[in-house]
Amino acid sequence: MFNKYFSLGSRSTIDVNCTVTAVMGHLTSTDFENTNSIAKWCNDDLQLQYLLSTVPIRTYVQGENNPQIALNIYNLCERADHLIICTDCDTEGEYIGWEVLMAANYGLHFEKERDCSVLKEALSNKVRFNSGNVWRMEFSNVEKNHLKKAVTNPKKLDPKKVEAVRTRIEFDLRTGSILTRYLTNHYRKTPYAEDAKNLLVSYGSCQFPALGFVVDRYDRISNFTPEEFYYIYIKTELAKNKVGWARPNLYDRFATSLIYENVINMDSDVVTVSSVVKKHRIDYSPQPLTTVELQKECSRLFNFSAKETLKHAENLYQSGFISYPRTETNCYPPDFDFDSVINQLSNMPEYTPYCEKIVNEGALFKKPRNGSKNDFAHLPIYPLLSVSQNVKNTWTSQKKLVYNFVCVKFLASCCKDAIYNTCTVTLNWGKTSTQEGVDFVQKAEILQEANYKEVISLMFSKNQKKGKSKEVINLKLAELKVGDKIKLLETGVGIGKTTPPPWLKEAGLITLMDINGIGTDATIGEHIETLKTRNYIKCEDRTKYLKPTALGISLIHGFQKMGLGPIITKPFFRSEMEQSLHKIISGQLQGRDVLNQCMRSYSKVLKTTIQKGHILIGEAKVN
DNA sequence: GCAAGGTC
Repeated sequence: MFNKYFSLGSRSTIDVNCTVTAVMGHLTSTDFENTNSIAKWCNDDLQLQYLLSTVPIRTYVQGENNPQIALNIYNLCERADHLIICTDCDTEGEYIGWEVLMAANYGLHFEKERDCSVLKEALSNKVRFNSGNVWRMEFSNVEKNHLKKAVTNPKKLDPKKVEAVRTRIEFDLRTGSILTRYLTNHYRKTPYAEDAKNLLVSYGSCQFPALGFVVDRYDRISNFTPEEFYYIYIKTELAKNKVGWARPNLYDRFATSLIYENVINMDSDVVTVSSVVKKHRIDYSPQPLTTVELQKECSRLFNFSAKETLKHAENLYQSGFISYPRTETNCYPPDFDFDSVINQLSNMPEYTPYCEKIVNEGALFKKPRNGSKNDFAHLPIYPLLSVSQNVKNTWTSQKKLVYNFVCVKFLASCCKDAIYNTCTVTLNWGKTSTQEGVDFVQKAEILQEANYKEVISLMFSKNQKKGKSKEVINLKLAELKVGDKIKLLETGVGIGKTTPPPWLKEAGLITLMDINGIGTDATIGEHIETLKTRNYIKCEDRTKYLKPTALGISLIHGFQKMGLGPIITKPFFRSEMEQSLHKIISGQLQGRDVLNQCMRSYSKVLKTTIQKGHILIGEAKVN
């Protein structure tokens, strides 16, 4: 298996001692050289330019357990001929791989500035672990054959990916530091600073665009002026409720009344079925579960914050009940063993009847509909172990809900799609040879095959049945034929009002962050939490609406009035930087150049902010 | 004390 590492042909045999050890995320932190307390920098805005460009940064082993971990790697490597790095197969994983390589060569002592040139040094032959004996294993799950393949096809660390992450780290650190210092200093002089010494107004390239989304929604709601609109409605023998006309509503009361008078003068007390369209609608079974989906759904269904959800999922993962909960992947590998998971779940009595219908390609089974996302580091989130009632009784209700959600989503994703028969009936009132009359549309939907929906019902408490009256109407509608006449019970002109967009809830914010590339699966929840702890936004207890505070609004509006809205409060700059990072990986750009360009932009931002800072403060006072 | 990214 290890022949390639020793440049041996496949027929040779060799005895290899293999030691496996681990890291826990990043080994290092990156910070400015010397201590740079906020207090020190807060008093002089002009000095902030130095923090942005000149003050050197250093990367050093930091964290509660990391010195021991780095030392452990160093000690074990003393006896090793080869080093195989098996961190996650994403860019952050590549960077952590570089940290491991540094620990192997230098132990704890890489507190000196060691940039990517040192990686080149490490990959040349100047150090003990170098391009000749350091390997990178590429794997995305721990299935046996997959791992075997990865071990027998070792790759090399990719310096470009390391450089990309290093660029992101430096960018985040420098831009975050200067604006956090500036804002903290200046807001301490405003009425917000009840406790001036402790007020902290932070800026980050993820938290600000996220705050921007919340304030943007607030603006759209507060600038909204409702408008009256008019429509014609009928009530028929078919149902008790009003049915509005099929055409778009009119904002002109007089025009609506004219149309109404035209048809009411026909003196007709029936509507005629003018068309019946019958179709199928496929309601797709859920896709394999990603972190972002888990957080959105748990927020929607159980009102959990994204952070809470991840905490419970993490807990379940650490006790072996579910797979790794931080993943962007929504597809399974072709050889994934669905049956063994389904069999595992059938240990739980409430799931057994459903599992029996799914397992061994049972009546309900269909291979999950794979999505298009793959982080190449982890599988989707799925259950690993069933839980006994006794153990389950010791869990908190939230933990039970998250576990149940993961199980049910998995089973549902292994089911056929649900199929509805739909029936769209157009009713016409007042059509003659000389005029068109008015159309009203009624739709019926009848569930033909529940399939995955049968399983989904496990997620909700029992006795959740939809009103029977609706089903009766559905059946009545489905039986109608063109030309049928239906008696009118009531007609009239209705008045409505346009409504503002709804307040953003956590699920909506997660969606916006996800599609705009703000944060990652593991950090989106953290960023939202930061907005709350900084007192930029508040989550209403009852409604779960996310509303910006006066402070949050003043920040976003202030930057917008300074003309810095697009770069500071919108997601474009962050997305652009992510694209530049990809260009570093593909070799089109150098890390240094990307950094210089970003820093030039932020240097202008800082200059403008210092010049026009009074706008921000003015904004703060108004609110 | 501050960023964002890993991880427990």
